[in-house]
This record gives sequence, structure tokens and C-alpha cells, in this order.
Amino acid sequence: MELFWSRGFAATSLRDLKEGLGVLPGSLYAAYGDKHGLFLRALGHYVGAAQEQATEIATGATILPGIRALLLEVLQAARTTPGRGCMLGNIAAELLPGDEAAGRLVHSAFSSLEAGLEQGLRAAQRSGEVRPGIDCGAQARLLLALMQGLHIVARAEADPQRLADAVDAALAPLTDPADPSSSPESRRTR
Amino acid sequence: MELFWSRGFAATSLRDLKEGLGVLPGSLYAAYGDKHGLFLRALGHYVGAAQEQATEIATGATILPGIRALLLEVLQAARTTPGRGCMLGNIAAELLPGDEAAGRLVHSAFSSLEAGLEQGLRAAQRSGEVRPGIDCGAQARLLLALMQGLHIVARAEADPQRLADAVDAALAPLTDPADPSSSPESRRTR
DNA sequence: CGACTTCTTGACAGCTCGCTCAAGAAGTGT
DNA sequence: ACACTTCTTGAGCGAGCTGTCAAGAAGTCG
Repeated sequence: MELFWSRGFAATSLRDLKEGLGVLPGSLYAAYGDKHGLFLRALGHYVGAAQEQATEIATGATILPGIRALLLEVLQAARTTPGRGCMLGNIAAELLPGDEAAGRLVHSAFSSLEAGLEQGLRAAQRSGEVRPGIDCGAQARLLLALMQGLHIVARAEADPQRLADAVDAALAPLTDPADPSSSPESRRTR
Repeated sequence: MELFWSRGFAATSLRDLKEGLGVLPGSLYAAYGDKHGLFLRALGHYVGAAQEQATEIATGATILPGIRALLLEVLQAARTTPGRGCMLGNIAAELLPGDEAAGRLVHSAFSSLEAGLEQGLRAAQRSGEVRPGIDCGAQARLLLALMQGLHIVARAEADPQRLADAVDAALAPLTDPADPSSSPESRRTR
């Protein structure tokens, strides 16, 4: 997964897999059919992790700080592990919509993340954390697209943290109807 | 440019370039040094077009409808020309931050788009189209990241138009000061 | 222990890649 | 028309790719 994540599908050779995991071509063929089969398994593993994260967002104690932390982690990851981004976005850019099997996996992960965000926002709306009148479904799709976009834009930014205020600009309207300069205070980390 | 745009750098072979443009390997080498040199020229062309678009956004007659049209065009393009996305995002995902020359080009395009958005929002703010108190710089970065994210997410979406409400969710806070039911009284929460 | 089955290995085939370069085509000046 | 220069061409080189498969290693059981 790590190899396909950071290099992409085509750029990860059987030699890389052999040196990285000790999987020899013969064993790989016997177990997964071909390189693409192993790739789908690795992508499936990533999708599973993403779905776990989605339920964490939906059921967290504090929703908005959780979402904020999630988005800021994207910027942090761009600094600590540059060139890796999000495997879903990377694969989407490289293979979709041509690769149907990979497309189904990526789509299910995006759907789970969107659903987790929407569910969390709805709960936060009931508890008063998010003001009424917000379309939680549309906001969830906005936040999902923002997350993917941050992964992309951060790759071209020397200091990805410069994008942190964009995260707050996206979250501010959820709580404060008038003043976007009030920033949610959070200290939650994974 | 079209070839590198829709296939990426590595997946575009010299044979593709020969069949697509009639550029034979020898001529290519003499004119651009290598495949990467030609690629940078193609990317530079795309960057120039993006910068033109940035000034159009900044100097347009109606700013917010212009930005909205720009974002909805992303979803439209995902339907009409699937698998192409935005060359800037594609190249960022494939080559950055490893390829410094490409990184400089993508960064300058992102900067121009961000500056165009910010400039446009500032003008709209002065004309009252955008309400005061908005951080136009942060909003510009948010919209840029959203645009790139839409290109990615739309690749995995059977009907990209489903993301249109996310665009409106991003733009609504720029004009609407508050929930229609609550009074826009100056409530300085601070 | 020996016969049989299953697993593991890495050299190899067949292909495509980016790039080179000698040879022919085209252009230029007198 | 001729000598000279510049441009254009595509076959071919070495390297790397995915996928194959015979041969050896390891495991299993009477």
C-alpha cells in the first residue's frame, strides 16, 4: 500500500515490490493474478482505513474540531511526508475513470467520507454546534472536495501551512452566521 | 499539451507524440533536449492559459457569477471530457514535489489563480457584491483548493453535477450575512 | 526413509521505453 | 549547376517493464 500510495500504480514496478516487500513475481502472480490485482488489494486496505476514519468523524465527541483537525492533518502530512498526498486522490487522478475496479473502490471511500461528514454535521446541528439552516449534505461534499484539493495544492506550496486559513474560512460559516474571523479553538490531535 | 494533459507525463510516450503531432524523436531532441523539455513547454502553455483566466476572473463584470461559472465548468468538463481533469492538479499529483521545474510552473499558475480570485473578491467587496468582514485571501485559497478537489472527486462520481450544491455551499457565505431567520444584528462574538 | 505434492525462486521471453546518430532530403549562395 | 550547409528521418541501442515457467526447496504422509 505504501508503495502504490507514494509512487502510483504504473510507476511502482515489480522490482520495487520485490525490494520493498520481498514479493517475487511468481508468488505475486500466484496470489493475485497480476500487478493490478495486488494493487486493488492495497487500495482496498486504504479504503478500509478511510472508512474507519469516516465513522470516527461521524461519532466523535466534538465534530467541528475533529473535522478541522482532519483538514489540518492534510497540510501537516504534506510537510512530513511530501509527495504522498491521499491515495484516493492520487489514484483518481492517475486511473479514473478508466479503471472500473479501482473506480468502485475510490467511489466507496469518497461516499463513506462524505456520509461520515454529513452524519457528523447533522449531529452537531442537533447539539447546536452547527447553526440551523446549513445544508449538511452540500457541506459534506464541499469539505470532501476541499480535503482532496488541499492534498493537490499543498504539493506545489513550499509552506503548506499557508493554506490553514482556507480551512478556517470553510468552517467558519458553519458556526458563526456573521463573523468569519472567529476561529474555532481546538487542540485535538489523532 | 492535450496529450500530456489527458495522459500525464510518464504515460505519454514518444510514440504517442509522434502519432499525435508528427514529432519524430530526432526533431524533438533537437528542439527541446528531451521529452521532459517538451513537456515543460506544454505545461507552460497551459499555465499561460490559466493566468489569462485568472485575470478574467479578477476583472470580470460580475465576480461571483464568474467564479460560480468557473467551478461549475469543472463539473461540466468532467462529464464532457472525462479523465482529463486539470493539468495543474494532474501534474501536481504525478510529479510534485519531485520535479522542480514543473513545480515552479504549477506554483506560478496556482499563485495567479489565487491572486485573481482574491483580487476579484476584493473588488466585489468594495462594490458590495461580497459582504465586508470576509478574508478575501483565505477565501481565494479555499476556492482554489475546492476547484482542484472538484476535479479529483468528480473523476469518481458517475454524475459530477451532484457536486454542484457544494459549489453553492462554498459561495453562499460570501453574500448571505446570516441565516434568513436570524437577524443580522451586529453580534460581535469575541 | 522415500515417494509424492505443494510452495518458492529468479532467470528469461517479449515488449516498450527514451534517446542516438548516420544517412538521405531539402535548402542556400554563387 | 554545383558545392556546401542545415534539416529531417526512422532504424536501432541499452535499459526497464510485466508476466512466465522449469527447476529446486520444503512440506506431507504412509
